[in-house]
Amino acid sequence: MNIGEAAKASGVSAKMIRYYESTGLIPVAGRTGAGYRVYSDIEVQMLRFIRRSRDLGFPVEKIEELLALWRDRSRQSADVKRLAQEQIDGLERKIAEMQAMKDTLQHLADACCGDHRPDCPILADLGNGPGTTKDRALSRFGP
Amino acid sequence: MNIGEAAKASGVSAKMIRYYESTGLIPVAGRTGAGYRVYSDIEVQMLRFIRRSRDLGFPVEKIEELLALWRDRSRQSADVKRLAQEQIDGLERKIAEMQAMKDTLQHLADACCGDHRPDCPILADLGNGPGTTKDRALSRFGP
DNA sequence: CTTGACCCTACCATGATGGGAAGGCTTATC
DNA sequence: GATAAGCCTTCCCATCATGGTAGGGTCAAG
Repeated sequence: MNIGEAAKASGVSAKMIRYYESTGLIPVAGRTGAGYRVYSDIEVQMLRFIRRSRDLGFPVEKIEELLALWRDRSRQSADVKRLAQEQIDGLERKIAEMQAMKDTLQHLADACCGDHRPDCPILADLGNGPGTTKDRALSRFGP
Repeated sequence: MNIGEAAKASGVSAKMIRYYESTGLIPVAGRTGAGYRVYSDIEVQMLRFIRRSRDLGFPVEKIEELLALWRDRSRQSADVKRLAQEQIDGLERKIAEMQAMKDTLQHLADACCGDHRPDCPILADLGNGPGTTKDRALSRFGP
C-alpha cells in the first residue's frame, strides 16, 4: 500500500501521515526501491487509531501515550482509563466554559429588542465597566 | 496612562494591546516624546470592550464588527443581536461536538474495569475498524 | 548617579492542519 | 512510447490569539 491508499484506508491525509512520521508519532515507513513509502495493514490500523483518537479530541501528545499502551501487551487498563478520564474532564471543563459564555450571551440577546433603534443592552454590557460580564450575568439570577 | 496602566485597567495585556494596534483593531495610540504609548479613558474603555467580547468567545474578526457598531450612533440593534445570535449558534455547535466526544468517551471508560489487567475496551474501540467511533457510540443507544 | 521597573521593537513559538509551489521520479493506462 | 496521475522532497505560508525572548532606551525612587 502506498501513502495515498493508506490515507484513504485510514482517513488520515497523506500530508498528515508524513507529518506524523516526521514528528515520531508513527515509525518511519518502509520504502520501495523507487522511494515510495509502503504501508501494511498494521500501520493502517495505527493510523486509524490516531484518527479516532483525534476525533475524540485527544491532543497528539496524549495519543502518543495511548499508542504506547496499545502496543504494550502488559499494560494496565487503569492507565488507559485514567487517560480517558482526563480527556473527559478536560472536555467537561471546556463545555462548561462555553456554556457559561452562551448563557450570558443568550440573556443579553433576549434583552435586545433587535430592531432599527440603536439602543442595545448587548453593546451596553460590553462597553460598561468595571466587573466581569460573568459577574453581571450571574447577578441577574443571584440572591 | 502608559501601556502598563492601560493593561491593568482594561485586563488586556500590554503585548496584546500592541498586537491589536498592529492589526488595526484599535487606532494607533499617541506617543510621548520618548516614544511611550499614551492611553486615555476612552481607549481603555475600548480595550475593556474587546476584553469582554473575547471572554464571550467572539473572534477578533467579529469584535471588529462589534466595535464598529459600538461607535456607530445610528446603528440598528438588530445588527448587534444578529452577531450575538451567530456567536450563540457557533458556541452551541461546538458544545454539541464536544458533548458527543465526551459521551462516547464516557461510555468507553465505563466499560473499562480500570485495573491491572491489560484488556481494555477503550483501546479495543480505538484500534478496531472500520466505522467511526461516533457510529459505534450511537449504535449503543440506537433503535 | 545608580538601580530596578517599565517601555520600545523585532522575531520566534505554539497545535494541528491545510494549501501551495518547484522540480523530479514512477507507475499505470492507452 | 506517450500521457496522466500519483508519488517524492523541501520549503513557505496561513490559521488564531497569545506568550516569550533579546537587546536596548526611559523614568522614578533612593
